[in-house]
Amino acid sequence: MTTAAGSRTLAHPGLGEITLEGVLHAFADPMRMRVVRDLAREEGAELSCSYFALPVSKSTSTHHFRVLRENGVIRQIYRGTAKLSVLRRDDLDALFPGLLDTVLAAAARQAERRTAAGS
Amino acid sequence: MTTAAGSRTLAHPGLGEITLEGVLHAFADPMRMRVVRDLAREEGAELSCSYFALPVSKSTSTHHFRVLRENGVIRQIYRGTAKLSVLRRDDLDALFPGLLDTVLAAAARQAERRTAAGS
DNA sequence: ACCGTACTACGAGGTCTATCGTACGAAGCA
DNA sequence: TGCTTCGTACGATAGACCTCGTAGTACGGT
Repeated sequence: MTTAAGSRTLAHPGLGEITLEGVLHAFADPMRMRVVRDLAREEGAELSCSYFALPVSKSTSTHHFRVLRENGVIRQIYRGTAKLSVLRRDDLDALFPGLLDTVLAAAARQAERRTAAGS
Repeated sequence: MTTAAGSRTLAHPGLGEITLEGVLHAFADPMRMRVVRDLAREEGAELSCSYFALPVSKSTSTHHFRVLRENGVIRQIYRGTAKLSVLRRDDLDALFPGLLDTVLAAAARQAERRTAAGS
């Protein structure tokens, strides 16, 4: 079959369906926060799931990406065999101005504090 | 007994024990967010648990206050029979600058959006 | 001493979450 | 047509979470 490339599509919540509660819940997990941070570092980049070598099994990884997607934090599209993820920065900023950046800054601070204490 | 009033004390996490993950988790519940919002509105005020007429049982209420306290979001002290709660704004601001205000603003926005859609 | 108020502790039920392993499907390459 | 790679689906498990009701403790007032 030579169907037009994007035959496999995924359901994403619309702007009106994204809740603060859901977004915060998505953020409140170290594994998912790590993904969000990586995604934010390469701003706008479309990264494949396998890029983030998460220290968990593949199924668990899939689960976390789904939570991020269903809560409106990332957008995912298929390209070939890979599934690419992008931060929904515009949508998040429109709904909750400053939230993403503040949380990212807080995560960065905490990471610093931890490496400082751990060494 | 006429022991010096404050015999009953509660354990609070120190600054170094507060984690972003924990704080976000504490925020990611409508009931707790409601408490935080009420607490922020009366900035600096010490409010008794019964002030927030939460639509849940008293035991559940206790549970949520404990989550908030154990994650470093509020400070609780006994005064007489009442147990008063205060936002740990200073500590939160020191650890995660801007986080509390941004989340409060996001919650306010979402509340607005909901009442607008609901009417 | 007694009672009422304010909150806690404990135990239980039901749901949700994070994790895994195995088996499967979709796209690309030889 | 195979084979490989990437990710999904399903089922299972262990733990956490929200909720409750009942029973209990601490304090203050009568």
